[in-house]
Amino acid sequence: MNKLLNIYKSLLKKYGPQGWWPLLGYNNEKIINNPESQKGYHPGDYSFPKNNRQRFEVCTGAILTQNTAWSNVEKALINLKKGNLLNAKAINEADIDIIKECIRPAGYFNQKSVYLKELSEFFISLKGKIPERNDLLKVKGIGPETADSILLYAYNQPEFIVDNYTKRIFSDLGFFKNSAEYYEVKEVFSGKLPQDIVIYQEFHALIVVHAKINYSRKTVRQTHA
DNA sequence: AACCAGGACGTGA
DNA sequence: TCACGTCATGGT
Repeated sequence: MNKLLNIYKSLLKKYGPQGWWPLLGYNNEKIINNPESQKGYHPGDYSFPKNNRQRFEVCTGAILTQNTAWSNVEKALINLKKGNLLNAKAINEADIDIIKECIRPAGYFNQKSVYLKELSEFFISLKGKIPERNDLLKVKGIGPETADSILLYAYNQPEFIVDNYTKRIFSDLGFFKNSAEYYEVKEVFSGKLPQDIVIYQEFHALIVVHAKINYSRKTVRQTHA
Protein backbone atom coordinates (compact mmCIF):
# COMPACT_ATOMS: atom_id res chain seq x y z
CA MET A 1 0.00 0.00 0.00
CA ASN A 2 2.83 2.34 0.78
CA LYS A 3 4.37 2.78 -2.66
CA LEU A 4 7.52 4.51 -1.51
CA LEU A 5 8.16 1.93 1.17
CA ASN A 6 7.67 -0.86 -1.36
CA ILE A 7 10.13 0.77 -3.75
CA TYR A 8 12.59 1.04 -0.90
CA LYS A 9 12.17 -2.62 -0.03
CA SER A 10 12.68 -3.79 -3.60
CA LEU A 11 15.78 -1.62 -3.99
CA LEU A 12 17.17 -2.99 -0.74
CA LYS A 13 16.47 -6.52 -1.87
CA LYS A 14 18.09 -5.89 -5.25
CA TYR A 15 21.24 -4.11 -4.11
CA GLY A 16 21.53 -4.92 -0.41
CA PRO A 17 22.55 -2.50 2.36
CA GLN A 18 25.01 0.11 1.11
CA GLY A 19 26.90 1.02 4.26
CA TRP A 20 26.87 4.76 3.78
CA TRP A 21 28.50 7.13 4.65
CA PRO A 22 31.90 5.68 3.67
CA LEU A 23 34.72 6.38 6.14
CA LEU A 24 38.41 6.07 5.35
CA GLY A 25 40.16 3.33 7.21
CA TYR A 26 37.04 1.77 8.60
CA ASN A 27 38.33 -1.78 8.25
CA ASN A 28 41.98 -1.10 7.77
CA GLU A 29 44.06 2.01 8.41
CA LYS A 30 46.29 0.98 5.53
CA ILE A 31 43.59 2.24 3.22
CA ILE A 32 45.58 5.46 3.33
CA ASN A 33 48.31 3.81 1.29
CA ASN A 34 46.07 1.53 -0.71
CA PRO A 35 42.95 3.33 -1.95
CA GLU A 36 41.80 0.40 -4.04
CA SER A 37 41.76 -2.13 -1.25
CA GLN A 38 38.91 -0.86 0.85
CA LYS A 39 36.49 1.93 0.11
CA GLY A 40 35.29 2.48 3.65
CA TYR A 41 31.67 1.36 3.30
CA HIS A 42 30.21 -0.52 6.26
CA PRO A 43 27.05 -2.31 5.04
CA GLY A 44 24.71 -3.43 7.79
CA ASP A 45 26.64 -1.59 10.49
CA TYR A 46 24.80 1.55 11.57
CA SER A 47 27.02 2.41 14.52
CA PHE A 48 28.83 5.18 12.68
CA PRO A 49 30.21 7.73 13.05
CA LYS A 50 31.92 6.56 16.21
CA ASN A 51 33.56 9.82 17.21
CA ASN A 52 33.85 13.49 16.46
CA ARG A 53 36.71 12.89 14.06
CA GLN A 54 34.63 10.61 11.86
CA ARG A 55 31.76 13.08 12.13
CA PHE A 56 33.96 15.78 10.67
CA GLU A 57 35.11 13.43 7.92
CA VAL A 58 31.49 12.95 6.86
CA CYS A 59 30.91 16.71 6.82
CA THR A 60 34.05 17.24 4.75
CA GLY A 61 33.06 14.55 2.27
CA ALA A 62 29.58 16.01 1.99
CA ILE A 63 31.05 19.30 0.77
CA LEU A 64 33.69 17.76 -1.45
CA THR A 65 31.19 15.50 -3.23
CA GLN A 66 29.02 18.36 -4.45
CA ASN A 67 28.54 17.72 -8.18
CA THR A 68 31.58 15.49 -8.03
CA ALA A 69 32.24 11.76 -8.39
CA TRP A 70 33.02 10.05 -5.08
CA SER A 71 36.16 8.47 -6.54
CA ASN A 72 37.59 11.96 -6.83
CA VAL A 73 36.44 12.91 -3.34
CA GLU A 74 38.16 9.86 -1.96
CA LYS A 75 41.47 10.99 -3.40
CA ALA A 76 41.06 14.37 -1.78
CA LEU A 77 40.16 12.84 1.59
CA ILE A 78 43.21 10.59 1.46
CA ASN A 79 45.42 13.60 0.70
CA LEU A 80 43.95 15.45 3.65
CA LYS A 81 44.41 12.51 5.96
CA LYS A 82 48.00 12.02 4.86
CA GLY A 83 48.64 15.65 5.72
CA ASN A 84 46.95 15.26 9.12
CA LEU A 85 44.38 17.76 7.89
CA LEU A 86 41.25 15.69 8.24
CA ASN A 87 40.10 17.41 11.42
CA ALA A 88 38.51 20.75 12.11
CA LYS A 89 41.31 22.34 14.08
CA ALA A 90 43.95 21.48 11.50
CA ILE A 91 41.92 22.80 8.58
CA ASN A 92 41.06 25.92 10.53
CA GLU A 93 44.72 26.66 11.15
CA ALA A 94 46.19 25.46 7.87
CA ASP A 95 47.28 27.67 4.99
CA ILE A 96 44.48 27.61 2.45
CA ASP A 97 46.89 26.87 -0.39
CA ILE A 98 47.85 23.60 1.33
CA ILE A 99 44.18 22.66 1.49
CA LYS A 100 43.70 23.52 -2.16
CA GLU A 101 46.51 21.21 -3.12
CA CYS A 102 45.07 18.33 -1.10
CA ILE A 103 41.53 18.64 -2.44
CA ARG A 104 42.46 19.40 -6.03
CA PRO A 105 41.31 15.97 -7.31
CA ALA A 106 37.78 16.72 -6.08
CA GLY A 107 37.49 19.75 -8.35
CA TYR A 108 36.24 23.28 -7.60
CA PHE A 109 39.18 23.53 -5.23
CA ASN A 110 39.13 27.33 -5.04
CA GLN A 111 35.55 27.35 -3.77
CA LYS A 112 35.68 24.19 -1.73
CA SER A 113 38.81 25.22 0.15
CA VAL A 114 36.92 28.26 1.40
CA TYR A 115 33.92 26.09 2.23
CA LEU A 116 36.09 23.72 4.28
CA LYS A 117 37.51 26.66 6.20
CA GLU A 118 33.99 27.85 6.98
CA LEU A 119 32.92 24.34 7.90
CA SER A 120 35.79 23.78 10.31
CA GLU A 121 35.11 27.04 12.11
CA PHE A 122 31.44 26.14 12.45
CA PHE A 123 32.30 22.61 13.53
CA ILE A 124 34.59 23.89 16.27
CA SER A 125 31.91 26.30 17.48
CA LEU A 126 29.55 23.36 17.96
CA LYS A 127 31.73 21.90 20.71
CA GLY A 128 30.27 18.47 20.13
CA LYS A 129 26.63 19.52 19.99
CA ILE A 130 24.27 18.55 17.19
CA PRO A 131 23.96 21.45 14.74
CA GLU A 132 20.65 23.13 13.99
CA ARG A 133 19.64 22.82 10.35
CA ASN A 134 19.15 26.58 9.99
CA ASP A 135 22.62 27.20 11.36
CA LEU A 136 24.12 24.73 8.91
CA LEU A 137 22.45 26.59 6.05
CA LYS A 138 24.14 29.82 7.15
CA VAL A 139 27.55 28.27 6.49
CA LYS A 140 28.81 29.22 3.04
CA GLY A 141 28.97 26.10 0.92
CA ILE A 142 26.26 24.22 2.77
CA GLY A 143 22.96 24.15 0.91
CA PRO A 144 19.82 22.07 1.58
CA GLU A 145 21.18 18.76 0.36
CA THR A 146 24.55 19.06 2.06
CA ALA A 147 22.87 20.13 5.30
CA ASP A 148 20.64 17.07 5.21
CA SER A 149 23.57 14.81 4.33
CA ILE A 150 25.45 16.10 7.35
CA LEU A 151 22.46 15.73 9.66
CA LEU A 152 21.51 12.26 8.43
CA TYR A 153 24.93 10.66 8.11
CA ALA A 154 27.12 12.57 10.56
CA TYR A 155 24.51 13.11 13.30
CA ASN A 156 21.91 10.39 12.63
CA GLN A 157 19.08 12.91 12.45
CA PRO A 158 15.94 11.93 10.49
CA GLU A 159 16.35 14.30 7.53
CA PHE A 160 15.59 12.84 4.12
CA ILE A 161 18.12 13.83 1.46
CA VAL A 162 16.89 15.03 -1.92
CA ASP A 163 19.38 14.96 -4.77
CA ASN A 164 19.00 15.26 -8.54
CA TYR A 165 18.60 11.50 -8.94
CA THR A 166 15.74 11.50 -6.46
CA LYS A 167 14.01 14.29 -8.37
CA ARG A 168 14.49 12.64 -11.76
CA ILE A 169 13.40 9.15 -10.79
CA PHE A 170 10.41 9.96 -8.62
CA SER A 171 9.06 12.78 -10.75
CA ASP A 172 9.10 10.37 -13.69
CA LEU A 173 7.18 7.94 -11.50
CA GLY A 174 4.60 10.64 -10.86
CA PHE A 175 5.20 11.35 -7.18
CA PHE A 176 5.60 15.08 -7.92
CA LYS A 177 6.16 17.46 -10.81
CA ASN A 178 9.64 17.62 -12.27
CA SER A 179 9.62 21.30 -11.36
CA ALA A 180 9.06 20.51 -7.68
CA GLU A 181 11.50 22.21 -5.38
CA TYR A 182 13.60 20.76 -2.63
CA TYR A 183 11.27 20.97 0.36
CA GLU A 184 8.28 19.79 -1.61
CA VAL A 185 10.11 16.62 -2.60
CA LYS A 186 11.52 16.14 0.88
CA GLU A 187 8.04 16.39 2.38
CA VAL A 188 6.72 13.65 0.09
CA PHE A 189 9.31 11.21 1.37
CA SER A 190 9.34 12.15 5.05
CA GLY A 191 5.54 12.23 5.02
CA LYS A 192 5.13 8.73 3.65
CA LEU A 193 8.05 6.88 5.19
CA PRO A 194 8.48 5.76 8.79
CA GLN A 195 10.82 8.09 10.70
CA ASP A 196 13.56 5.50 10.64
CA ILE A 197 17.20 6.54 10.41
CA VAL A 198 18.18 3.26 8.78
CA ILE A 199 15.54 3.62 6.08
CA TYR A 200 16.50 7.24 5.42
CA GLN A 201 20.19 6.38 5.19
CA GLU A 202 19.76 3.31 3.02
CA PHE A 203 17.06 4.73 0.76
CA HIS A 204 19.15 7.70 -0.30
CA ALA A 205 22.19 5.50 -0.91
CA LEU A 206 20.10 3.00 -2.86
CA ILE A 207 18.62 5.73 -5.04
CA VAL A 208 22.08 6.97 -5.93
CA VAL A 209 23.41 3.48 -6.62
CA HIS A 210 20.39 2.50 -8.69
CA ALA A 211 20.49 5.75 -10.65
CA LYS A 212 24.18 5.44 -11.40
CA ILE A 213 23.61 1.99 -12.88
CA ASN A 214 20.52 2.58 -15.01
CA TYR A 215 19.23 6.12 -14.68
CA SER A 216 22.02 8.34 -15.94
CA ARG A 217 21.22 11.46 -17.95
CA LYS A 218 22.09 9.56 -21.12
CA THR A 219 19.53 6.90 -20.24
CA VAL A 220 16.91 9.53 -19.57
CA ARG A 221 17.54 11.26 -22.89
CA GLN A 222 17.38 8.00 -24.78
CA THR A 223 14.15 7.09 -23.03
CA HIS A 224 12.59 10.43 -23.86
CA ALA A 225 14.05 10.77 -27.34
C1' DA B 1 36.38 14.02 -27.28
C1' DA B 2 32.22 15.57 -25.32
C1' DC B 3 29.83 14.56 -21.30
C1' DC B 4 28.93 13.89 -16.53
C1' DA B 5 29.52 13.48 -11.43
C1' DG B 6 26.15 11.88 -4.32
C1' DG B 7 25.36 21.24 -5.58
C1' DA B 8 25.80 25.82 -4.17
C1' DC B 9 26.60 30.60 -4.97
C1' DG B 10 26.34 35.09 -7.43
C1' DT B 11 24.20 37.82 -10.57
C1' DG B 12 20.63 40.18 -13.23
C1' DA B 13 16.00 40.55 -14.52
C1' DT C 1 11.53 34.60 -6.77
C1' DC C 2 13.76 32.50 -10.93
C1' DA C 3 16.67 31.23 -14.55
C1' DC C 4 21.23 30.97 -15.83
C1' DG C 5 26.35 31.10 -15.76
C1' DT C 6 30.29 29.57 -13.05
C1' DC C 7 33.21 26.54 -10.68
C1' DA C 8 37.43 22.01 -12.05
C1' DT C 9 39.10 17.34 -11.87
C1' DG C 10 38.99 12.53 -13.51
C1' DG C 11 35.73 8.49 -15.74
C1' DT C 12 33.78 6.83 -19.84
